[in-house]
Amino acid sequence: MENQLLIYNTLSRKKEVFKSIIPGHVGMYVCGPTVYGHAHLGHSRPAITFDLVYRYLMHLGYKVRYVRNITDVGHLVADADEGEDKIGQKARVEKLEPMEVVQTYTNSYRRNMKQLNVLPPSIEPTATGHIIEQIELAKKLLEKGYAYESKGSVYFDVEKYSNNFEYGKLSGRKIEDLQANTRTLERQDEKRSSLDFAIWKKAQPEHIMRWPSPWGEGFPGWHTECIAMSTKYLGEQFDIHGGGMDLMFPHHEAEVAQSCATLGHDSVNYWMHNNMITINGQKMGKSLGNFIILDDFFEGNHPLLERAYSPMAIRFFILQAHYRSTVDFSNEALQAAEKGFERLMKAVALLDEIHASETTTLDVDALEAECYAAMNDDFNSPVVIANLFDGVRMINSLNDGKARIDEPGLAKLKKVFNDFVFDILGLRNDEKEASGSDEVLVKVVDLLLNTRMEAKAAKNWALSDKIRDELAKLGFEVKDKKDGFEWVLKK
RNA sequence: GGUACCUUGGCCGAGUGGCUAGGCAGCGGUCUGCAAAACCGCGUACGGCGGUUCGAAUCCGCCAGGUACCUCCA
Repeated sequence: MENQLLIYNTLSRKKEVFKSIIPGHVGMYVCGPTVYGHAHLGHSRPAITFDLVYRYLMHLGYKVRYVRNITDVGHLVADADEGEDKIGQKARVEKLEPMEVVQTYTNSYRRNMKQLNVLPPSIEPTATGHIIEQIELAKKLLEKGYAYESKGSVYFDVEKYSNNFEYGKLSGRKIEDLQANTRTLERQDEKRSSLDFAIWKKAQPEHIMRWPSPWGEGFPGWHTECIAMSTKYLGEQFDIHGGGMDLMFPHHEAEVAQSCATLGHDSVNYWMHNNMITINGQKMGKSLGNFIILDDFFEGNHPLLERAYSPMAIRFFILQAHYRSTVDFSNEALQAAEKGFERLMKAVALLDEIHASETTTLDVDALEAECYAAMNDDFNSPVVIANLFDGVRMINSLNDGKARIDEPGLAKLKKVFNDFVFDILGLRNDEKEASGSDEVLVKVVDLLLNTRMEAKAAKNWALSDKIRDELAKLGFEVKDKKDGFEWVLKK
């Protein structure tokens, strides 16, 4: 293949030619959600980004094992007084079992992902389901001498590690800078250095989620679950690890350190990081309190939302930006995306009505090549979409009789649209089949419009306009054709 | 404070040494009884100041503004 797939690797800060470890197979791990709240718009970014990657790799013929975890334990609260974990705190507030909270938000997340047409991963492991593996990892780090026990907790020894390995190589940090930059945080007495991170945390008495371990009752630390689970399901070395840019440091850096410390080498060949979604130029995040949950988008329930936006409008909106750029939320931008998406879908629907000619005036091969070139250039979905709009113009021109296409060209055009719009970009046509859903309604509207045709024939413009305008008020969009009409019921 | 990144037309958003991005909105035209839809055409954008170059939005420097990470977050 002339066009090779290029992937921007955070590790080298360059686009690299993608080569899987085992030909024909790809192992991919992506950091999933912490299930202590409903998914917000920000969560949709990595989900959609890596869904695109997953879909494209499969389209290229790879057999992909895609692992995306559910974080249901760990991750200390920012200003935690007693180092309690998020799930536990939320559970107490709502007087629920921690696992009940986990189940609620996991279900909610999966439902939202399905709405966004995000394919379920091959394996969706949970942190609580892999406590044993995490304890084993901690033991191994202790054996290797890169971790130490302190008051019932186990910490990773960053300084010792950096004697033999380069801590900070993923995020571009230098250990000297990090050390110089030390902020004295409270309760650091257990750690030898502020750079050290928890592998296992001792559970405080009031802590609800706890498991027995060689160091007493506790729970796994911040960064162990991903490395424990990725190793278990993808091996000691695998192809792609993805996640949000905000996880680069310290989370992913800590993963790199744990791999190198336990295995002596990196686990990940290509590190991919998606950028953030911003709102008023600022990152959308839970702690910033400026997030809007996906359910609110779908229902229009938020002061910042002028109205509801469909899951596909949001998916299209996100895909219209490259995954490594920030994408700024606004009603205006979302509405623009929605209109563009509708235009694309209309053209797709028209494709079935196009008839082939003997000759062709369109270069569909070039269109296809451009689409592949864009995807191969680090999954450049906005350029794919731009190319597809060129295709939209082709389709509309064909429909207007202003262009011609031959049989092979038409087949190719249909294939390009089917492959890129649906299989690769993962868009879905949610247009309510209002016209087909209620036969009586269809007949009544057709009756009215036929009456209008008669009025038009009699040049009774007052009546024909009245019928059209009244239907418009009810949400019907009427289009006159040369010898008839078309209508569609908008929401 | 440290580190990295960003600043493109009314809005969103690609591009990254010379060649049309694209979408939305707007304007003009074709079509239409009038519309809608569609098609054709238009706006000549790259934060500021210098520099390198035959040529820079694209490379370098400085300045301004912004963001991210360093602390849970996608």
